[in-house]
Amino acid sequence: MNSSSADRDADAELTALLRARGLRVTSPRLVIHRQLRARGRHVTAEEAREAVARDLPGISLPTVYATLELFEELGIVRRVHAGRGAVRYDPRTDAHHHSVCRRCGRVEDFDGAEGLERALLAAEAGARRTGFAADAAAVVLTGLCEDCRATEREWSRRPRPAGRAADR
Amino acid sequence: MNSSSADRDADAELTALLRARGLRVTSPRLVIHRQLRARGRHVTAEEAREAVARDLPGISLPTVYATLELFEELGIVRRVHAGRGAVRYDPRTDAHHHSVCRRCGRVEDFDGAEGLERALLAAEAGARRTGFAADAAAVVLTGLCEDCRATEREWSRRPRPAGRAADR
DNA sequence: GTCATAATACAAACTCTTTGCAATAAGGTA
DNA sequence: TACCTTATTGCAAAGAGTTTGTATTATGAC
Repeated sequence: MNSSSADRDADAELTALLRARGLRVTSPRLVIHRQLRARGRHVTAEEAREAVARDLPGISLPTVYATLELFEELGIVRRVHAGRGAVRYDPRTDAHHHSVCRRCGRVEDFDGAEGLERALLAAEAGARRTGFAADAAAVVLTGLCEDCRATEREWSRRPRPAGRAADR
Repeated sequence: MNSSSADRDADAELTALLRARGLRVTSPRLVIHRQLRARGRHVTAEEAREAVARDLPGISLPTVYATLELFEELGIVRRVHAGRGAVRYDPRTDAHHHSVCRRCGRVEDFDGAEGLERALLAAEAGARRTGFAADAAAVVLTGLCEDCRATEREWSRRPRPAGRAADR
């Protein structure tokens, strides 16, 4: 298994969380947890399974989904709906948000400017006054990433085939 | 067809937009546009089809998707990814955001506090400095709507079956 | 070691969305 | 108005992502 001390710390932390709720400590849970921490990056369920495949070759996708959902409840990961494509699970739990390239779908983190978190808290407070009890606020920026911006000119010049769905 | 003058205005506006881009003015486009305006509310593709069914009983879902995607490009609707479930298309194009109930999935609008839009613009500017050219910022609040909050206590007391996916 | 059952794997279903292709109809031209 | 080109549409089917049903495995209590 090749455990580093950081791994063992992460294991202990997860074990404590699971035990506290009367849940079992299993290999999928430990290994997925380790991989999430190793990556430190929002991943899709499929990516998580690939990351885990070396340690647990036979792990099933439903188990990955169940585990990630459990982690979300435990507060270990945040679910990120980033535009098109699969849902992401983000092991970063500190205040940050995401940008999504509408061309290639790439998702990146960005740290909110100092005023943003304050404004979001105000928004949550405002919503609470209308009856909605918000417990999280997510910001998603949509646009073009650096790479896709480079090829933007070509795309916008394409004669539009206007087929099924305009273009894209 | 029973056109009101508001309908005709909306028709004329859409017609101008389409013509300006060399696109054709078709019944699905006109009718979906009218229904979106009549509802004034983010709808799913399926909801849009239902709303349009009286005027165009045979309309297909692929056409609805294509039309909504076209409208997005024309700036008539905004695509809203609101957590679980289908994508919504929002005919409101002014600055506002959305709250999603994580129990029942209900999506509601909320108007950003005065400082929020400013903070989002600052965030976009910050992202641009890292190479990401943002052209839109969406805020999604997650929490419990008024109705679901009323039954919250019962839910949290449920003995957790801990089956497939913890609970929910 | 034994036992109850939580957690898993596997297969299949399900929802939402997109694609391929033949038929239709918008709108320019004669 | 009739004709012609091709953008749009409908239909059927495929595809991506996620969830559910059920038999099996293995955790953790005794």
